[in-house]
Amino acid sequence: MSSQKTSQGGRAPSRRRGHERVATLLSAASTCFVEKGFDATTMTEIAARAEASIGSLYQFFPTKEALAEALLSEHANGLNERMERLVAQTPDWTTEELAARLVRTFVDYRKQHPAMVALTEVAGSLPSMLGRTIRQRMRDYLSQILAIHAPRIPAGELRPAAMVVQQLMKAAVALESEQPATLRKAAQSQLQQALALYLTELASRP
Amino acid sequence: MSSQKTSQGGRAPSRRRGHERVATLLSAASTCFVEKGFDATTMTEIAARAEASIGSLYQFFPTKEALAEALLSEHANGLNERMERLVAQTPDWTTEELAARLVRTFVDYRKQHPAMVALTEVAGSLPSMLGRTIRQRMRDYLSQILAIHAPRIPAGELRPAAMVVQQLMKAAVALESEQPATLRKAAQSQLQQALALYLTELASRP
DNA sequence: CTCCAATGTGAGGCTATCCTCACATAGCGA
DNA sequence: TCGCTATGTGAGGATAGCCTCACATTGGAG
Repeated sequence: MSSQKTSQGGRAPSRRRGHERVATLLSAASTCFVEKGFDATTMTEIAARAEASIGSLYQFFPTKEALAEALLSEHANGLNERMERLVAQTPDWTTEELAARLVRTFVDYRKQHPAMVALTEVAGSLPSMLGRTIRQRMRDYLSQILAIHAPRIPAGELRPAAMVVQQLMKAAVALESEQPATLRKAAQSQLQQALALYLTELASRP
Repeated sequence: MSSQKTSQGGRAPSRRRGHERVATLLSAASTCFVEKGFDATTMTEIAARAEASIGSLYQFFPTKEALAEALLSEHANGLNERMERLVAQTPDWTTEELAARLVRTFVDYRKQHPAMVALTEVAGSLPSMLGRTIRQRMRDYLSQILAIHAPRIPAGELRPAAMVVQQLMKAAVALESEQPATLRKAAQSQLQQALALYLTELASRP
């Protein structure tokens, strides 16, 4: 969990100690957001979990929103990286493989960064446009993938199709929190199949 | 917007005036939840919008959660009604018609009851089990529909399939807030097609 | 008309949370 | 070693929101 720029607002850390603290704070915030949701977690709680004082927290993150944005931008970078790899490999894959890779990419990423779900929900009401930017970029990547895998699709239908695939990915992630595991696996497998069917249909358009 | 039982907690209205007030309060709450989300709207705000005093509000709804539950159970009843009609008519429809009806039912319902989206998000953290119950019932209805429309599907795959269809409906509803309208319509049309493809595949299983 | 339960009212108590500030400590560079 | 900036600290001011309470008003039943 690297720290990078805390960007606007909070004083950015310059010494080694500061970077460590920022990382610890972000990690603590992430855990809290997962456990109780963004609105329900308090700054005091985050500081306590990071074993820092409330003042120290405010030194780097002047508001709770700043924390959310920092975490969100980290996650966005991570996901974008994976999407670029996905785009690069798309030409080598069959439709079934592509569907499997898409689902796995999103589901795995959510497993490794559970806070992203909670944060994505809040992204809309965030002061910055980070939420829009992230969704937009994701749609761009999916459009690229579709353009590669289904070259015959008309340009006008590319974005709607990308939006649908995006929603299907969101659905796959949502299924991740179902119990019991057997049912969840079965449902995710079905969803992947539905995606594959849709992709196949897209690839064979007049 | 009928009032029914305010169930536990708040004293139930008995006179005509009381019922009217409860209805007004619920309507006001609904509007506020849509505009600012559940967490962000305050009891004072709701009372003000209903042109009632804060004390009057608390007389019928002792907590904000009670309001959410009352609204949620109203919406659940409404949706259940539509689902029963859907189940009854399923035998008469082709796969394409079924897909169209499913999508339309959910999208229309959300248009007429915009608060349900905001409330569904909170349902999970509600003290009662209303959230679970609603999702569960919805899955039951979808299972029934699938069992009717695709009788050859093995019993074990019925619930996973219902979960997938449920997620696709959620996706259709989510697309409803996309802009511009042209793009939204196109995406929803694509999603409907994806659903139809999936249903077709379900109906023709070994 | 009278009575009383239902309903209406809003000031204010209470708590929780955000965030500031004045001061303490640490540790890098000279 | 010394000085200076980055970092650390937590009490407390300020605000906001939930909810109570003691009292006022209303309107149906007898």
